[in-house]
Amino acid sequence: MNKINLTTQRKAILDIIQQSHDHPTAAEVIERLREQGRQFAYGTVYNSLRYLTDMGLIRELKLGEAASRYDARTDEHQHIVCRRCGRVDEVLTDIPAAWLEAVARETGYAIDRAQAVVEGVCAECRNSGK
Amino acid sequence: MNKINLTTQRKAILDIIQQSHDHPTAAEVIERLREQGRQFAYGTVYNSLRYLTDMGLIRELKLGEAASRYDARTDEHQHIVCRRCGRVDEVLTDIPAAWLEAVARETGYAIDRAQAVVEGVCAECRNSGK
DNA sequence: GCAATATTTATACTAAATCTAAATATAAAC
DNA sequence: GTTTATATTTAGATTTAGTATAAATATTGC
Ligand SMILES: [Mn+2]
Ligand SMILES: [Mn+2]
Ligand SMILES: [Zn+2]
Ligand SMILES: [Zn+2]
Repeated sequence: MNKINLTTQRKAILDIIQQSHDHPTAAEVIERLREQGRQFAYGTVYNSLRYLTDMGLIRELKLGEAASRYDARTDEHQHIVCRRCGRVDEVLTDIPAAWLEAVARETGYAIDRAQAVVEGVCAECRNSGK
Repeated sequence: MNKINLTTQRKAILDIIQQSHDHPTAAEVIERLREQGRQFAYGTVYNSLRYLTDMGLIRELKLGEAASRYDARTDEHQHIVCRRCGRVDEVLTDIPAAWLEAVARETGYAIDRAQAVVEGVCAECRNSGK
């Protein structure tokens, strides 16, 4: 039962992630810190993001882009990425348990979890550019 | 209808991907080329992998690990990764279309495709380690 | 064969993230 | 409340995966 140690830096970074709903990257977190007039060492931001992830306060998302994104929503959910504008939205409809069971049968694996990245065009992009 | 130009290098790399069933990374491709006594420039391997991917002869997989993996199987399918030994196996059971439809309704996106990475422990690892 | 085009090569460079060791800050012991 | 121990931050070097560049080589069209 390790107590969570929220330093000034970690708290500031956690706040940004919790106030952001667009799954920011580490670079975007640094940018938003700077907008607030704060500036921490490069490594501190990465260390803090890892710490907060390890403590279960945030989640790291690897969606196949170059950089990881971070999410204050820690409950199991999936993501959808717009092919046009790059935005990342939540997918709260659960992956069907029956599919995971079928995959377990097919592969012989004991399944822990599944991550889905859906790709498409968001409503906004569809409306604007024909 | 662009003709595919398979140079010596591209052919050798394609052969390795087609003969491998473990979804090798670029580094592993280089390693296997060396085992065959062949050695191409670093950049040539990356260029060739990109070319073969663009031509649709192979697929690039971004499974959330640091490095991309490559797959000679180009039909739509998913992957499962062993948490213990790191092996990557095929998942041929399709993601349910009903789930994708539910996601489209939920998000308002026009969905192009979905990639799932399932994580678990493979049969072999389960048998060996307790 | 000779010019035009494409590919390979070696090398430099980039982006994301980690590692290192010194400097600070925080907590525990006297 | 000073001293000692532990944890964290910092700046900078390092790593890893991959891309960009420009010269050298190979291939194709005439
Ligand atoms: Mn999310
Ligand atoms: Mn595959
Ligand atoms: Zn969009
Ligand atoms: Zn395994």
